[in-house]
Amino acid sequence: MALLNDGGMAALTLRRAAARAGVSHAAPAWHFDGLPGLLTAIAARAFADFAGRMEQARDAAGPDAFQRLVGVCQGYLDFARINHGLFHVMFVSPQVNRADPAIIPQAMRSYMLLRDACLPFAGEGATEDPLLETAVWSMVHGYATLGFGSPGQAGPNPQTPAEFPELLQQVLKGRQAPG
Amino acid sequence: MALLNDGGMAALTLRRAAARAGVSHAAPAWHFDGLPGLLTAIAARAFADFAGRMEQARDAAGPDAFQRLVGVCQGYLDFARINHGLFHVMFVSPQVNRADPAIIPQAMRSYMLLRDACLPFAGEGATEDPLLETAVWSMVHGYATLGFGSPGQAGPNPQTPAEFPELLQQVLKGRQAPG
DNA sequence: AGAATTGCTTGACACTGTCAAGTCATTCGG
DNA sequence: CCGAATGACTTGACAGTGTCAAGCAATTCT
Repeated sequence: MALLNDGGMAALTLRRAAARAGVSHAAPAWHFDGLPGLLTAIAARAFADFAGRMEQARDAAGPDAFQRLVGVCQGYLDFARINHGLFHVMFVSPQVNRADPAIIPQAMRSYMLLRDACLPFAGEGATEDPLLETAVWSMVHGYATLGFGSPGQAGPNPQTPAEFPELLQQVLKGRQAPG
Repeated sequence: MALLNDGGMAALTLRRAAARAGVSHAAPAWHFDGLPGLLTAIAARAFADFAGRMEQARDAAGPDAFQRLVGVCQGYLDFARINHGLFHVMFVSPQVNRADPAIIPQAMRSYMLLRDACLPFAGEGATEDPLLETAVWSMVHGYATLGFGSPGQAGPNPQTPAEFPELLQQVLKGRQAPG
């Protein structure tokens, strides 16, 4: 994960990880059952950190429902910005097995966080609102991948997460949290 | 591009491209100035196809402003679904130089398509609405990357682009096209 | 005590991008 | 019309990659 963090995806190789751990070049391949296994293990840890960060940002946002949703999204965007390599492993790399039992619970936990933060804006007494969840999840994910990708990219290229709450209001327009 | 299309990112190598073209293994590296150059050239072509598809879907959608925006987005999503490899090169691969003069005009054209389709929903007489553009662009991009990534992924995992217009309405709520 | 399993190490293989040097046809200058 | 120079490669090599078979020492089980 350290390699990934300060050298990007290209810096993470089995052999470098082995060198860093002071073991033989083939040890990681055996331990993690190949590169896909290593990436899958990393993704599992990353999802846990990801959920943790969103939880923390939400709890620091106070009691207001909108502010809590903003917090979750800010946690999402901050994670993507700071841990670009991990974010790539989690959502992009075709080598990770996202059905792995080590990943599923953490990924579920992440999604449930967003889902619960959306709940106050669902219909009266509703226990879910798939449309709203998908809209918010898509928007925050798209914003993260567009804004924090390589520079020089066309499109809105939003580099100031400060504007995100306004985007969120765009989606929540006409909905109100109770209280 | 054919290699990319039916073998994914991993199938596209300079040497395989050379073999397919019937030239020596180092010819593509010379011609495109290395792998990043090849990927950049591919991205430029891909952006042109991308814009073309969105244009076509928009024009086939009739005169209604909302239907035209839906068309552009469907073009976007269809392209991402069908040309997964190209989509990855265009938006994800860190090796392409997205400031390349061959890419910029096509990427701009793509963004302008979406921007123009959003225009009828901006304020009366406005010539742009950055917030709306960013919201729609983020949402469609997030929807594409979440929904058409590897299967088994957590999250909404929307595989039916038919529901996208409803998401769009979510964002346009309260706005109306003139006429 | 002997056997099996675990957790590696060593060595090899095929494949990758890159680069220096060579080759050969075309084009250009005098 | 001939020599030089440029363009478009080819050939050969190199370091680095993931993967796999074989080996090997320590631990665990019977």
